[in-house]
Amino acid sequence: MNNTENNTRKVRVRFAPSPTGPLHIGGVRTALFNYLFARRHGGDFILRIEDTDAGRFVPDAERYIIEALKWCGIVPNEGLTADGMVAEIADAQHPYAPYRQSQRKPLYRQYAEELVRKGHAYYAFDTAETIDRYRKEAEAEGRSFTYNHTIRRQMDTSLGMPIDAVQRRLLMETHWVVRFKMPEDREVHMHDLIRGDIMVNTATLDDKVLWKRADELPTYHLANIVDDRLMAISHVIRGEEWLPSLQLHYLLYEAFGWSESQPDFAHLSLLLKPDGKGKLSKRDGDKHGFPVFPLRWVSPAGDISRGYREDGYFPEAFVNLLALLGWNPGTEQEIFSLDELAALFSLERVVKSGARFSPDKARWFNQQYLKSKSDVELAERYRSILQEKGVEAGMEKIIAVCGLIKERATFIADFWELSSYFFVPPATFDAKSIQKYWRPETSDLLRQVAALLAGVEPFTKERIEQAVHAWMAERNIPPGAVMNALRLCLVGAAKGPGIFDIIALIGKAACEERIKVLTKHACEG
RNA sequence: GGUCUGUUCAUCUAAGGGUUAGGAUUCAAGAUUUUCAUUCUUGCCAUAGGGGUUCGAAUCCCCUACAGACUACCA
Repeated sequence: MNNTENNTRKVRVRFAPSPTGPLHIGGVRTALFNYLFARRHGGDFILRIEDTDAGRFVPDAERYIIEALKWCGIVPNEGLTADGMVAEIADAQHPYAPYRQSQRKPLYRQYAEELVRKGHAYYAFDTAETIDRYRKEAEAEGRSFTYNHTIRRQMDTSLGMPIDAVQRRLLMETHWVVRFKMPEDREVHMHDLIRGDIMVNTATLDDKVLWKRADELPTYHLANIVDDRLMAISHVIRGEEWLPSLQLHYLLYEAFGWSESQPDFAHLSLLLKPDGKGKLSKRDGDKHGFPVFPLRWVSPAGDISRGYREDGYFPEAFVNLLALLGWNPGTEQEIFSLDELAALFSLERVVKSGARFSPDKARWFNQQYLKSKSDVELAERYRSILQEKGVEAGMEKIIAVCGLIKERATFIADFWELSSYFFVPPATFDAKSIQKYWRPETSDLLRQVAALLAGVEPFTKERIEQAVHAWMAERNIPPGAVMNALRLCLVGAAKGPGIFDIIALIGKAACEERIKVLTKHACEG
């Protein structure tokens, strides 16, 4: 079966997370690539919740996933209702509802039974204890236990059991499962859109459980194949951790007789831990000094994990950096809007090898986006921070300040640190700078500057600059003797935008006051 | 252990048999900014190792090493 690029169906891809916790950035990237692929091909991007593991279900996880996608601008066009809930009732917009597998529960059993009827699966009645015993025995002998053709006949299964006995046990017992009858020795030839051809022999594979009587739920493999089929999924784009399951999925499609219309597959490389070992995991939390989650997450146990949103990242920057982790357009462009990405994305340019996340590059991306924002937009956000600090300031001034400092910041959260002196007098003065710039005559000169400023009218940057330069020229004062010390008075450190911008913005009275404070301070030693 | 996947500067990556192996981030130096940041310039730094195939290999093949994933009645 050839399913490379000749897939001419309407593109329909799905993101199918399991609500067992917050989505980490690897999951967001998988969602993003699915979304971009769908948009690139004018297809559908579907959200499906794979909650077939009742034991690991985490109550707030589904809401978190939806909110995270929304924050990123990755909006499914199927699976979510207008008010952002998982669609439960079928309508024109959501023809395959419900999109939560737990609510599709009654649907799967017939598919499991169909496979048994066709001879591709069987019932297994073994208790967990029995299997555990076999496993321990195997381990004791230094080999691994595989539930497959080598042991199948010794186990308590419907294979070779009289039909009426099977029927009776099916009715009487509540802990049996349906297992796939993995062929003993078959080469399965597969194709992956990113990795090319892959071949595996079935000999070492096991008879995977497909459906469990105990909770009447399918396992991932069955649910996934059935729902992808039912929802007419054309391409499965998922993480590399699924690659070892691909042959089972091929075999399942074949067993159902669906091979001709099975989706194309693309397995994305994993996102690696920044410090070398292993794939990035949810449990990494913020141990590495940067978030691994898009949004802040509070676990049921009360543990808090940082999120990109709360850390001050712009969603555009976050999406941009994620897109470039494992994909590139082949040009040297690095800054992309979501629309640009959607226009350019292709699976052929997805890299095969795992990518390590770089906190430095993440910061750089955010800085790029911060610089490109308008002063007004930044000022609106900065105003709420100022309000928290108890600072009253007019919008005009905040906008002007943002214009002056945005090139010096990586996050909006840096703004206060970079510009508090525009609003309140410096609380401390940098000792090193004082040592470097303060001379015996400095106080006297600064008092003259203060007097000079008092006479400048109107108090604009241009007029101030003009007046100060004229004064220095007239008295033959070298700029170095006064400018840095003046900055020290006003800012408290040797940093910040142009001195005349600062003077004009903080105003005549504040300048005078701050010069007085430091010159007095200096006189006292 | 077994199966599968991968391996180009510290990091993300480009180069789909022929380039001094390119770009970005980080780092370092210089210029600009009488400050800081930005910006600009320059620099440092890579084809895991070994065999083939070929006139020619980062690119194709084999072996080795290393890394990762998977190996649940989890997804």
